[in-house]
Amino acid sequence: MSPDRTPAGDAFATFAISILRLAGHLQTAGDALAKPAGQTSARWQVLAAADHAPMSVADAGRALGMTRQGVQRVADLLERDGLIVYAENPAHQRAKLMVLTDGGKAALAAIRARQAVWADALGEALGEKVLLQATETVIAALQAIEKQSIPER
Amino acid sequence: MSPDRTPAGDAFATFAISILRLAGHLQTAGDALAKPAGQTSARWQVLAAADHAPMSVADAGRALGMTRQGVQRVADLLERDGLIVYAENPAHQRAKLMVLTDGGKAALAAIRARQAVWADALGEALGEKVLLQATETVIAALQAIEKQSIPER
DNA sequence: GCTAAAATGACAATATATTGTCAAAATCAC
DNA sequence: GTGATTTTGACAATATATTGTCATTTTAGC
Repeated sequence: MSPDRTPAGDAFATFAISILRLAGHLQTAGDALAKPAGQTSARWQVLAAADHAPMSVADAGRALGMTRQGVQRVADLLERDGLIVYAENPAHQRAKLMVLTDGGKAALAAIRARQAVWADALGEALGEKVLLQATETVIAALQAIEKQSIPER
Repeated sequence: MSPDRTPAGDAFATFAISILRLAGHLQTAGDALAKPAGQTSARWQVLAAADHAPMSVADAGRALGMTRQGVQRVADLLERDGLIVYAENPAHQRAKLMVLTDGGKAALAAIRARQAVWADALGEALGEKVLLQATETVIAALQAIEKQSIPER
């Protein structure tokens, strides 16, 4: 009946559950931060990726851990709303590059300004040191999971 | 241009991003763990909630941080597949209680057995102590975010 | 160069999630 | 107890995400 986990296994299980819960709240917070600029978390992510460096839809998908098709959908919305344009790619005829327009840059800057206030307050409340320590563990978990494969059965 | 965050704000921002990335992987892992039992993360969550104590759809929604309607959809699938039944609720005529069938219990046990192996391995790899410490920070962040409201503009 | 393989965007179908509305039932205020 | 408010499940509409297929283009192997 009970799953008879080791103490370390228990620790990982509660860690994982708390991560999933926090991620839900962070997603909600991200949407709230992006909303005044008429955006969402997903659109913010794509804007930020394209701002970091012009890239194709497929590139952004890989960088963000989203599917190619999901990014495509969001990018088409961003283009429709005039936040990005698809620019010719000298290195690839088919894969156009997403480039932020002035409007896109303004929207991203507005979101980032709000995010800074929010992150500063939470960083202050939680403390830089423990955040850095926790981030290390989270990243270690990321790497451990990536090299861990779950058997089909 | 740059968001001029404090060091603590930077620490929180990178913490948040790593949390979101890890959550994506955990979601994928959860689906993989549930798949051999013919389930998904969402269905597993609802099964586990109903197993912990018979509860209504709305109760489960609150407990899991899901919308009432989302749980309803999943619960109807679970009922259709014979993993739960809706039992009469003496305290509430309308809100039936979700109760696991033998098949539902078997499916949940199978998932939990696989989850235990997986969690034990990752717990061992990462270390119980750092996991407990990181969990503390994650929970602190949860509480801090819950009491933090993001202004509308 | 030429061929086989992989990547890319377009398109479609399906699955999942969110949001809103409604009537019935429960809870609360008094 | 009575009326107002809230909760609950049902239903629907929309939004978002996933999965699969296809033709075109690029990359890799030789």
